Amino acid sequence: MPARRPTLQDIADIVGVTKMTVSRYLRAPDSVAPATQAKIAEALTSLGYIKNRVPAILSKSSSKTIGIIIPSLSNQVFADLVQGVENITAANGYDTLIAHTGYNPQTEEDKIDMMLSYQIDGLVLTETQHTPRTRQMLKKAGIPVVETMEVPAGPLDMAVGMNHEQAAYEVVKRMLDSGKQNTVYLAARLDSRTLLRQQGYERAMKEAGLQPVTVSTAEHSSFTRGAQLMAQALSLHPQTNGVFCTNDDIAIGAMLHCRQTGKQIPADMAVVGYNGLDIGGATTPVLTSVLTPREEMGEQAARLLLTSLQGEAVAEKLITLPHSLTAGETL
Amino acid sequence: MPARRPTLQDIADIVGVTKMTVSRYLRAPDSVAPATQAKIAEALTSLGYIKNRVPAILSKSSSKTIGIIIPSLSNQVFADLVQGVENITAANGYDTLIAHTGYNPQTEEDKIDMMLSYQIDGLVLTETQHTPRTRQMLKKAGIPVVETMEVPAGPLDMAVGMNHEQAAYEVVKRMLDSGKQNTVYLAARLDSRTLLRQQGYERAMKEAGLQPVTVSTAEHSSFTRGAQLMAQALSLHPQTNGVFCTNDDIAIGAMLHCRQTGKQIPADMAVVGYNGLDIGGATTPVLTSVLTPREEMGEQAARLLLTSLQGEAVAEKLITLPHSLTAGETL
DNA sequence: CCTCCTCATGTTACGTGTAACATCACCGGC
DNA sequence: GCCGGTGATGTTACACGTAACATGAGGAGG
Repeated sequence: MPARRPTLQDIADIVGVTKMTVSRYLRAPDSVAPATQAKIAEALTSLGYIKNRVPAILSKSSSKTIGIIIPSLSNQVFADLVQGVENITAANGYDTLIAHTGYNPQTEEDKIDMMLSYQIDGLVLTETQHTPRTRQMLKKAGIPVVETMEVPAGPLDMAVGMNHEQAAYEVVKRMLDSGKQNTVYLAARLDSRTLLRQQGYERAMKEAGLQPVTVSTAEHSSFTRGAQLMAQALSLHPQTNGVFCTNDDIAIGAMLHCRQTGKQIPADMAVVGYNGLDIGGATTPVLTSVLTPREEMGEQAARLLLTSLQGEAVAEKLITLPHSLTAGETL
Repeated sequence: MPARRPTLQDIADIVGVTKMTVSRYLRAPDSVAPATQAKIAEALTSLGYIKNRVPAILSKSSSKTIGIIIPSLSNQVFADLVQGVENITAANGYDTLIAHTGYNPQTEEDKIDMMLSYQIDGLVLTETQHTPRTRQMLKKAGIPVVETMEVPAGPLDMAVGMNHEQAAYEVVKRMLDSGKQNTVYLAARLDSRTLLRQQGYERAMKEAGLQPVTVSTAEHSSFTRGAQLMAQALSLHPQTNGVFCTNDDIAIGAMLHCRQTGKQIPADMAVVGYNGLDIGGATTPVLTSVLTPREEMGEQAARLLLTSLQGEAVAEKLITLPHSLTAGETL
């Protein structure tokens, strides 16, 4: 293992200036004399200086870094959200740190604790359920926080989301209007969004005087699980002629099961997904799905953070973005 | 926005001790007198103290944190790797920071720069192609680094991977042995692993005296893309009776295309994927795929890092893990 | 009752980049 | 030739938790 990594003092010693001059060069090269610039540049590369933001974080207690907490690393939905956030933060000189929780509020607390101990300047969350200590920490930390995906009843600070209950209500209503009176809701791993969709589904069903039926599993959603849920729905309610699925993975699993059992989509069975991922566009027929504006939510969330970090007041702390339906063929 | 967040000194002032005593309490409660413990505990909760590791990082230049750089946030392959790493690091009191590069070496450099500026103690990489400055920085940083997924010819430090060329060779050989002489390789976005698989494919083909044919796209892989590649392969080489796909997304897209065009799998067309993701288990017939030990690679990588961080010499710096084939029905 | 040990706590110094202020050389203008 | 100004660089202090060493009180043992 080589000697410790070079510091500004090491560079300064070689050049024959103080580390302050080197620091100035790094932040604004033209603020030092041209001859000095050249010598510093050479010393920096010859020693292979690596910048160290820890001292600056310590003394300014700011890090030009935004934390992003997502539940899952392998879900396209959250990847899109991160992309949206980074579109904005990167353009404004902010770095991002990402952590994932596995949908566990306790893990969320731990990850937030870690990020706060790194003195992040702002935080983007993707869940609205938090432990009491999470709430207390974020209050004390005094940094701007944006909750995304949905707009919580009791927001921590700011929020950018969409109305999942209403979106579900609207699409289920459309299913009922097209004659799919025996529509079942297929749900997986219950997070708060799954429940909101269920509420929307139930509102539409009850409004039409129908009995809501939810078939769910506590497991992670996947194609396999979707196929199982579809089979389960059919065995419990053979008259089922439509399924509203809590996400596209489940929907595609359901479609696969229908194909295996010879059911025509959408004639025998309407299938509607949620999120409008790329996957749905590759199926035959093309999956109809509720399109969620994930990247835009990330961008809006980042804008709120940056506005807040610039010391400006944020006019609208709670933003609800519109949803729409993909041009699919399964409804 | 409230006053700045509390420091140890604030707690100490309330309790009437020095911040050193509070620091001791936080690191080992029993090292302070019971009466003091109680008072400190109360002051900590009443002020809502949030721990701050920045000063410790500065003075010890160690952060008990491991960085993980992955190309994509939405690929199950890398999520599994991260899971493996965290299985081991979490159990040993290390935190992890995650960044993604979008398969861009320049972004990788930037993210590594950021992580080094946070004084991470170790780094897990998932690519083997790096910019010159990345190589120089990591050399100067003096921290242990593990490259994963494949074992590079010129490793930065340590590596845990598998032999993609050999895995591809073996499975293509098996395809040829089962009579699929007109097997085509379907590739997407060319990363180094895609190329290694191509080399294995070509070795098997040439060894059998056959002409290798690769159909590829520079785009991101997806189901849609897989279907397109399959169509393209068939239009260029109508006699194609097998496709070796660079990943499972492409393979499933290929299967969807075959189903649409009425080709029987595997009778008319053998389809073999790569990675052995859950998706493949939900298709009918079940996709045959090369199973890559991703979580185990992550665990092994983390173990190498920890061993190295404990100052012990690492016996085997380069580890190649075995691969296998899923029990599929498409070959 | 003195010595020595233990336990609890205090004191000092440290790491590294940067804001704020200080210094100093040099130049133009009058 | 003096003054004010400008541009380059230096000096000082600071952020905050913790290692290392110091102190001091109290107790046990002889």
